Amino acid sequence: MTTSLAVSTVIFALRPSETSDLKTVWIPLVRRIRDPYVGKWALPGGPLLSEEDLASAAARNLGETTGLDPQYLEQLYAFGGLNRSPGERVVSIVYWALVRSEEAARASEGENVRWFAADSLPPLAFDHNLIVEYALWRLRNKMEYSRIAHAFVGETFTLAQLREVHEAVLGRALDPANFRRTIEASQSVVATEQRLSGTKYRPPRLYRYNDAIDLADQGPLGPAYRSSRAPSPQQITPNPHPQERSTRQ
Amino acid sequence: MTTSLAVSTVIFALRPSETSDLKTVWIPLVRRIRDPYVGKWALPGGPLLSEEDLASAAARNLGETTGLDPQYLEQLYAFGGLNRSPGERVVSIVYWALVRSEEAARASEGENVRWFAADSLPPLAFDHNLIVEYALWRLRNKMEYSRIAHAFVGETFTLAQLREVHEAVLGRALDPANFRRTIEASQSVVATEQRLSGTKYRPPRLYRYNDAIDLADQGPLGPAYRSSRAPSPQQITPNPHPQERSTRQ
DNA sequence: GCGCTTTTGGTCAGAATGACTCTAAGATGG
DNA sequence: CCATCTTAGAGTCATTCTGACCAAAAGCGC
Repeated sequence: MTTSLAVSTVIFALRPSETSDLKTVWIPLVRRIRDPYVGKWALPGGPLLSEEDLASAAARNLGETTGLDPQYLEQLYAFGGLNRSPGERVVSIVYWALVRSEEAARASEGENVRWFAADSLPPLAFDHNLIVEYALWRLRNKMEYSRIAHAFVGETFTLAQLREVHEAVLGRALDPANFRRTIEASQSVVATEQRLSGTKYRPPRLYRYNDAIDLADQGPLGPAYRSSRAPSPQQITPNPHPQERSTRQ
Repeated sequence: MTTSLAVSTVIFALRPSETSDLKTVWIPLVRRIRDPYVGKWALPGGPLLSEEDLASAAARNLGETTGLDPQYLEQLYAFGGLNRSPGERVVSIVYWALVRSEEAARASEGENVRWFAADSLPPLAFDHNLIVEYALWRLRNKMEYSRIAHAFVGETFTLAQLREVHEAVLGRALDPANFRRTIEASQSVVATEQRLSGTKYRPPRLYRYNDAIDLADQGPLGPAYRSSRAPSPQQITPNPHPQERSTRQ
């Protein structure tokens, strides 16, 4: 029996929920058109090409099936059980990705690609229910100690928007004042001088991600994926006054 | 170019250090006898057989090369860069394992198998230095929030022994009183009525691992590896209600 | 201005943690 | 037997962190 190698990706985006007033976590799935599990929904994926590395394969698959460009991409796990696929031996290296809401709205949805609420999926092909469950667990875990929440929001954002991300992933409301306190203490954001206008109440301040602090949340492997976007040439002044804490941690 | 699939394992054991009075982390390496990197030291590993799952392959390799039986085995990462191995494309699924000190002492060491202090390795074959570095990072991280320390000690142990494990992995001394307080608060151990005799001072109480508390440190995947030791026959009820996640590996 | 909502700064109590002190219990040397 | 040594194990104290809660600030619509 020959063993084949595939790469799949669990793609997360936040969308308004029907049941709750909070946003919730959604993932796009593709309908299988080949024989094992024909007609069932499955994670987007495909074979690993011989001249691409694993993360590239995940990004390519993600783009081909959904048209999406992820803000974040990280390896989840390699699944290699013997009976994952009937009749053949497949080892799947699974990635998980985060896309912004606006980006997700642009995603091509059709007969064979559809979004599902991540916590109430139909029975999927292969062991994909377990895979999604594990990916969700990782997402919720990592939300607490890393800064992946920023991958769901734009360049600048209000603390309410960032809090909305945490609330959506954790599935419960957070105290605005306490959230502000902990985020500011973590120094993961820097305040801009701009405020968001057009609200019908007090205009909130806009914040920006703080690149200076890097939270080594993947250890020596570093960021598994750097966005394919151009490395922002508008940053003419890299650092006006070099912060004394630029090297800290 | 064809892509081959291999499984390797980073094996950790604690051993007395020459430089420090604390124990330190050691790993066994094997000397390469084939052409890419001949003579260099490398992680034990080999190809994935078609009829074994990933964890089994890791355990088999581990046993074949070192004769060791690990207390703990967990998947680390899948490495699939294009230039990991000159001339061929290899995707390596790497596991990490913990073995007890007594077990490690029994390990076969010879011309082609030798133990090294994990934080001062020679240049290894392939990208194995990076892999070990990442595995060490995971070990140190996981020591703080899970109970893997127990994999390094025996059935029963004193709190001083358990503290010695933490000190060895973290590389610094811990306050005995505070360590006791936090361990007892975590309820990860239960006190036995026995005490360790033969010491030249007050005999310390022996503790035992507390099975009742399960710390879901791998989420829905559950323990990646159940020891190959007899699967405790006192569990007469194998599976009361068939788990929906029976496909878990 | 008045009421509404959200932002944003604050207090307060309990939990967790690091540094440290002190007593208990056994072994050993005299 | 007794003083002494070493570690076990209990406790104290100050600091930090966190959740719950309060309240002022700042805009909008009326």
